[in-house]
Amino acid sequence: MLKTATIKDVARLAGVSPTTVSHALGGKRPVSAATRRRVREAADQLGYRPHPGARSLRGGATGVIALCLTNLTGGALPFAEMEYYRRVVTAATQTALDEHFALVVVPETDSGVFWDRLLLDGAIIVDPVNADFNMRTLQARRVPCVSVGRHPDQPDEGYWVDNDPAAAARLCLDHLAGRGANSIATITWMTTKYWTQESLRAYYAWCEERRQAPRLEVVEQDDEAALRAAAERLLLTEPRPDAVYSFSELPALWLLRVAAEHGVRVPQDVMVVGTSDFGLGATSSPPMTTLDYNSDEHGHEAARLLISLVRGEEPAVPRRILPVTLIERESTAR
Amino acid sequence: MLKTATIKDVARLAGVSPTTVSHALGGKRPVSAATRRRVREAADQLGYRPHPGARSLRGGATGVIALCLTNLTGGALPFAEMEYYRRVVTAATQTALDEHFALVVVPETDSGVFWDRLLLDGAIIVDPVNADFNMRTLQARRVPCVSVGRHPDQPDEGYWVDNDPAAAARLCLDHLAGRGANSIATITWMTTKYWTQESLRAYYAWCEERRQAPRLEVVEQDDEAALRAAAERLLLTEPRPDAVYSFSELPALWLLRVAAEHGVRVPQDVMVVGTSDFGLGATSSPPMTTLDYNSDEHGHEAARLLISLVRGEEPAVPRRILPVTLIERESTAR
DNA sequence: CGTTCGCCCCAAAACGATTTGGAGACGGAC
DNA sequence: GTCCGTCTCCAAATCGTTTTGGGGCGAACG
Repeated sequence: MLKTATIKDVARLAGVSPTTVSHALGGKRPVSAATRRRVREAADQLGYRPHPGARSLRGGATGVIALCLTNLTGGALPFAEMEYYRRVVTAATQTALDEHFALVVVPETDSGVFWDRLLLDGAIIVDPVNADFNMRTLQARRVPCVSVGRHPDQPDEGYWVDNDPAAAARLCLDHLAGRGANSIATITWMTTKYWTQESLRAYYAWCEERRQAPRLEVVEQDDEAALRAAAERLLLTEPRPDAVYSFSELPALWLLRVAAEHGVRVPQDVMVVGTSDFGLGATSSPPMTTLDYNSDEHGHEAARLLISLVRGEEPAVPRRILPVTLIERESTAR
Repeated sequence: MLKTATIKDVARLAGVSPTTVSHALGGKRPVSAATRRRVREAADQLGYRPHPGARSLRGGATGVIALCLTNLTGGALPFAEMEYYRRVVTAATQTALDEHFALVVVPETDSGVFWDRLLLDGAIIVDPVNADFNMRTLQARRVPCVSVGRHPDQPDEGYWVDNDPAAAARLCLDHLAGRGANSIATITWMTTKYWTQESLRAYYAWCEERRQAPRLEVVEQDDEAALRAAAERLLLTEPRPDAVYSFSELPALWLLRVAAEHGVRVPQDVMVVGTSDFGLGATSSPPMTTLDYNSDEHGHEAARLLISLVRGEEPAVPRRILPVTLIERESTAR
């Protein structure tokens, strides 16, 4: 690290005191126009930047928030979900910038070194399922925390932004039933995520209400072969369901592919609804009706919520459920 | 931000001076075992963490490096390349941690706010093509910089880690020629990346040497339709090449799919070599010979190089070319 | 002419750590 | 008894900023 210009250097060059430099640049107290101009010029000339450490030392806040992406480096990340994270990050970054905060992404989890070294005003935890360590560490340090997705073990605590899986399931199932479906199956890969668990619960409850026999097809692994096999089991075993609701998008895309290969007509023989991390439903053939998570909104809202916490406001809505929307396309256009 | 315990609080509780606390915890000067124990206990009890800002103010270094991922939030990112970035990030993070550095990912580019607020010892710029602004800003601030991939405009300056596209192209082309290929085509989407440009140059040079007619198929867009169309043009238009070298992986996977659909046999009728961002070659059908970038190594080496710069060492190899390896599979097993 | 009021600006005190030059106590050698 | 080393520990300076309480000075007011 080479020596960089300090406020004193600027003060000397502009012929004023450091105090005046601070006020001229920060604007907390009035400074005459002429002086301000001299200070600005001196600062520009020297390439002066206030040292963030010194600033935070005195002032407290740093204007930096972290977004903790546990799954970025965990090998276990289903590739299919990457796009979801990318959208959340993009949206949160944008909102943070609009509010004059800088957002950094923290990839690793099991090492406290990040929280020891970083000067943070707050943190967003994406998918707290796997991030217990970070949640606990940050809370112990009194760093304001917001999560995207609630923690399955304490769904009614803390600050978070999430969808309502049960409402989402009902939206899809009612849509299919409204189009004449009588035997609706589901397909998913099993996870410990709140979303999957609750979707499943809602599906079973819905089936019970409607006195339909539930049928669940499970994708064992995150690879093409397993996806294809599950789709084939579902479409080629009698009795075939007349509609499928997939908890995630990729299995639904494979349903379409396998259906096309075997002459099963969509939507005539079977209707398909997928949930959309990707936004690939629009370009599939046939175009697929999808449930849009509004993952952008998750990023935006999480950032807004966190920033209000950082500013010391007690947010009116600590736990926020965002709506999902059904985008109707050909795969259910009966 | 709530009030957090400072070194003075620890000193008071342990009944020693702040100096002794610093030495007991930092170990720069000897402290008696009994005192050290008392200090440690007091620190634990209060949950004391040295304030990073204060520390950097006096000491200089912060132990934090940034990895700048311009493309993370840019909508223009071909989805196919995400896995490449994920690997680089994962590897760099790991190496940084091994060297007791914390690595954060900086998503956005056009806002200097990041470099004003973050306390950094150095930065890794991934794909400097689109990140001119960051490179310039960081260099102006004398922050050590290393890039993954050289800058196309100044390939012989600065510190970087990269592949040698020409050597990679020759490796693939010679491999195909050695298996009996006489007319080798290439397929790619056009980018301004050094990799694409140089691969193309090397391909034409190789064709000239061997007195073969070059054939280049361009994928216009990053969507399924364009990929399929390009593959169909290449495989179904006479004369059909007897081998294809794809500069990236996705077009090669589509070649395999389209070939299967139209009864073109791989490798008998046409051999295929892809370059691997994904690692999907192993599970394609047939399994595909791929050129492995060793993107993990890029992350590791970039982090190592940067850390040695941060430590003030003048690295022996400022610009490092990493080897690529050819993973031979069925698609060229003639 | 003396007083009060604004306007600019500055000195000094934080903020929380690290580092440097000693101070004090103690033991051993002469 | 004096001198010297060694072992512990501490006081004070320092890093670069922000913030607070005034100080100086000219103008307006009585």
